[in-house]
Amino acid sequence: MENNLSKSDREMLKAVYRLTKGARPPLPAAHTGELADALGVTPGTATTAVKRLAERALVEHQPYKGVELTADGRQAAVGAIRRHRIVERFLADMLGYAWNEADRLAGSFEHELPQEVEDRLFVALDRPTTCPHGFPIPERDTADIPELPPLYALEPGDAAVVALPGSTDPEIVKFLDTLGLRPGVRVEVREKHPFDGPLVLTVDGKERTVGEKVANNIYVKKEIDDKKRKEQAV
Amino acid sequence: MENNLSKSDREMLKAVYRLTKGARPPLPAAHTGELADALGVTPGTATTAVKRLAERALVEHQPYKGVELTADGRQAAVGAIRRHRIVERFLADMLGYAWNEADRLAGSFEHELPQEVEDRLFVALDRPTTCPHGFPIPERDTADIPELPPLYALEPGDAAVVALPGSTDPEIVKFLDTLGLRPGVRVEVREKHPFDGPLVLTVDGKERTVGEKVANNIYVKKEIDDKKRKEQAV
DNA sequence: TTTGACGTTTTGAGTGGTCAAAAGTTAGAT
DNA sequence: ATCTAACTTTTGACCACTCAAAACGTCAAA
Repeated sequence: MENNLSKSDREMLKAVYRLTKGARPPLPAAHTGELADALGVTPGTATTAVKRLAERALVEHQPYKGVELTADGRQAAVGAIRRHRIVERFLADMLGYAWNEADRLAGSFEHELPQEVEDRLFVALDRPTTCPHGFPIPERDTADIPELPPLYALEPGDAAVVALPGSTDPEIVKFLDTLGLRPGVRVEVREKHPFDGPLVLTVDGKERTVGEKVANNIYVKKEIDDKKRKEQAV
Repeated sequence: MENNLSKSDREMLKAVYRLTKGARPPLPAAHTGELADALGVTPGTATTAVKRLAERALVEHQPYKGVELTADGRQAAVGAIRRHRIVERFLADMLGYAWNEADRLAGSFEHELPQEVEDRLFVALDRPTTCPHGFPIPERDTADIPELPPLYALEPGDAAVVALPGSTDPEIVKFLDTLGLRPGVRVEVREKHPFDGPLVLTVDGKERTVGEKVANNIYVKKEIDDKKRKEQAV
């Protein structure tokens, strides 16, 4: 119940969330080594942080095996992600930062922001639904974030809106930019070559091709196409 | 030269600044007990904090006598005050907080704000010259803040704009509000009774009387009147 | 089934902040 | 000139976080 989580605790919760929920090959639990890597700390530090959270019943820790979020932990993690994305939005919309700069700066002060101020900021920003990268801002006090599929999961005929992880390599960002693949841009899938072959897309009216590896690192908000919409209506 | 001041260090610098420069009866140095009171910590804590700053050459500490800012310390303190007032302005202008709420909330995250973000915020706020309380926001990288005289220092014929310290008692604020004495309001001094007697003012077209004690806790930005303007022009 | 290699946890130490209480200093009252 | 009250500083303890390195578990290859 106590909301007095430290900066380190919150970062740890976010990392556990990313590694357990967000990762591609669905893993059961995050290992302390991965968490240490993700947070840029030594393994020992990660272990003690995990123990702190386990005492608070925010994670479940099977020593030598891995770490999982409890229901409370997931809610706290999602709250931290919401906070982060709102602050990113503030940096982008009110201070004019580029979407790929916002991520870096948000981390430095999001943790000290009173909840009250987060709430007002959200309203002042006109209740945004996504961060500048295109990922959804979760509702308040929920424990889940709608997960976006990778672009490569789409099939010919599908249409979707692009999202890019904040961690994306600047070189890759530059490359994607030349293809017009920026957060918020709408794409349509034309063809998908077999055997992990490339994807052919329409981006802003122009035809583009992207490889499997890249397409698996671009996430998208899929549009519900007409057939499926009909099915849902039934 | 190092800018790595902790939250406690910055708060201490601000407190020393307020107690040495801002206080009414001009004191030579701040005592650790006053500093402890001002910051809500124990005397021992204040002493150790002062020692930390003395090692960094930001204050001069005469044990058992008092504390003074060095030139570097004054600059750091003024920088911290600038930061605080910009954040207050953000809370008031962008998030709609009342001027007397902004002070409380600013303290919680101003310390973690990257300088870069402070700078952008300042620009996004349209380079404000005062905080919501009416006190001036100092220029960047200066060591001094234009000090405002207390209302009681004015003489009949003077006109000025009101400023109220963030620490003002809510009861007093309420009382002042009924008199129309809010930050930013223009007042003209009509009469000043002798022997520390009350001051008669015009506030928003209406005549008001305030006692010496209250008038010494309202600060004002004095308007330069016509006679003096002429003198300055010569 | 023993042995490593690798990953994980524990230990010991350091930093920075805090408090309570003991020890020390100052300065005014007698 | 001494005593005493008030204040200041020091001491010792504790908390939260971190790292380096030692100790420990796990699992798969030989």
